[in-house]
Amino acid sequence: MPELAEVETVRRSVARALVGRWIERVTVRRRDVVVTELDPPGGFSRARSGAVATPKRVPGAMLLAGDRVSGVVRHGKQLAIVGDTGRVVCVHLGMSGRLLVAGAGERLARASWGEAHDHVVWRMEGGGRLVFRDPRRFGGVWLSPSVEHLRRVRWAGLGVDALEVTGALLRERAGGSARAVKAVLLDQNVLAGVGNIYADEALFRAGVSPTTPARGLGASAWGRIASSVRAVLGEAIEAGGSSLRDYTDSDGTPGGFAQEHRVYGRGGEACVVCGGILEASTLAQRTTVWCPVCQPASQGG
DNA sequence: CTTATGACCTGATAGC
DNA sequence: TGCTATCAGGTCATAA
Repeated sequence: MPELAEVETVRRSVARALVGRWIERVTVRRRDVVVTELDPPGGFSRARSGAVATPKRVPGAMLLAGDRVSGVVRHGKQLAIVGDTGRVVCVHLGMSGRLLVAGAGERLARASWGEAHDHVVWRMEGGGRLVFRDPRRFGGVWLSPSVEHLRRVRWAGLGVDALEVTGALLRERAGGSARAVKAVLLDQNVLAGVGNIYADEALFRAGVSPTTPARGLGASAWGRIASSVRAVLGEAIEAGGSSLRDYTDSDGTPGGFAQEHRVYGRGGEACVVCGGILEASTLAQRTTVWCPVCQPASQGG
């Protein structure tokens, strides 16, 4: 579900529910979605070649059992829950991951497949739970001894958070690249937080074709792209994210931004600005929609 | 080094 | 109703 806007929406609702509260115990129902700093690089299920050691039980304290939650931070699409011992649980939602909160005595929204994909459950003192649910398991949970360690190791390669991006930063980081500008926006090492929806929406607002090679863009086009990224994400956060399929935030509240999409999911329909037919094709392995009139192929800006 | 490609998973939906 | 094919918001490792 999650690009930056959805992850920020989740961050806020998890923080509201958990900051200041004590975690009593933690249950890991699928060990291979949890990666500790002691595991082989990439984790167990993610080590695709060669044999790896049998996963061992993760001590509850590493997952913040016994800690009081002191904060929830985010960079790009990644979230981290910080405990008062300094330990950190980093959650990446992947494609289908969710973090769900239930208050004392409340039940979680039941999925059609039951609880089969509720991989990690945190139980709060005095009742209430936090659940990491991820049927497709592209997401996961990474454990770090500190925020500093997390930023130095796991988050080290990430680019600037998309809410803070500027045209100058994008140009500096990718201005010489031969790749299509959309591939650049999707590259988390350049820009952290933009995914397929908001890449298309931002390029539409900037009036830049997604196929334009990055090195063909001038300073003013980069500036328009950066401000469009910030604007579209800001508006999406205001609306509580984009609800697609069954996405909701941790409280079960659906996001309202999907109806504001101008190009995403609208291939073959009329452009909201010029009335022309929106084009759809595959670019950087992702379905890409744009207006050939409003986003002409060759313009350096 | 940069860029492209297939792999990793399961569920929802559309079409027959 | 049931089957099959296609698609999905994201990274990864590896090949070229």
